Amino acid sequence: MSIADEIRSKGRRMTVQRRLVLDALQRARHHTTAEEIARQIRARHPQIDPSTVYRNLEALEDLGYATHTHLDDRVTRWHRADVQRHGHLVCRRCGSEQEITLRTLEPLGRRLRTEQGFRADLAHSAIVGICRECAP
Amino acid sequence: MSIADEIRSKGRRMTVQRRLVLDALQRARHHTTAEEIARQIRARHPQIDPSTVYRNLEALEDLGYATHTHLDDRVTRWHRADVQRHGHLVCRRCGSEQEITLRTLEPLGRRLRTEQGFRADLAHSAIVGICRECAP
DNA sequence: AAGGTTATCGCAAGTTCTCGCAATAGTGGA
DNA sequence: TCCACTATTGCGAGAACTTGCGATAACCTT
Repeated sequence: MSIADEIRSKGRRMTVQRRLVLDALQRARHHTTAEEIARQIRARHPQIDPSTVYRNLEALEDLGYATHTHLDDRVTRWHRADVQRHGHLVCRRCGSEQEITLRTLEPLGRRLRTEQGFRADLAHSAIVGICRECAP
Repeated sequence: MSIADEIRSKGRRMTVQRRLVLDALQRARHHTTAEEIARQIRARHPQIDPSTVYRNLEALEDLGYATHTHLDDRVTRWHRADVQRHGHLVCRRCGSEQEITLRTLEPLGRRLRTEQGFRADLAHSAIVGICRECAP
């Protein structure tokens, strides 16, 4: 079953706009912003409104094809849902972003689960701090 | 030395506006938003511009009297820097927020430090997931 | 293939910050 | 106490989304 069919089977529709947002997400290697995606799409299709891009990212998250993360700033970062899940370390000083395996985070996940009954989505969260290069 | 003196000794100034923002931060028990603080202050002092509140929160963070956290949404949450430091668990489903001791997070902090050279600020980061009540 | 539903779109207006700038007002020193 | 210096303010404009709404166009059924 194609993605389009999957989407239709959930009562949603596959529009040109949604396809373009999905393609842009596939092309983007790492995290990207809604604004960047809108910029790319509007370069070829200026009639597509930025708000449509924002709404499609939400719809695609709802459908399970995209997820978002908040790095240290207010900007929402998007990426495909099917990429290898990983954690994020964000340096407060230089803004660099580093990925870590979920294995590193697992012990904490287990602990939060048993002690608090909280099912942490550690791939979705970003950990802020100071990276090796910026450490005094 | 009063806070005002501390601020002055760092070459900054204690203005009416800054005092009001500081007071609002002290009054707020938990995390609050810049907008909420601006609303409170402007109820009594409508001539104080919201942008001044935003800038003062940043200045107070710079001075060490405030810190901010990003819970799951785009909104920046502020609180006093001198409250007991703690981690945050945010439920994606119901939006509830739960505090956890830093001790729970310490092992991860140590691991990131030794394995990646990354000094995590775990009190500043929020962990997203599903809380006990919302878990299926 | 045609038609009715209704998800989705484009647009315009609204919200929430952010930034540049000229005017103002805390401060330390005379 | 008065002054010069400059941090800070209010304002207006702009960025980055968000939302309401009428029009459009996917989809399903026939």
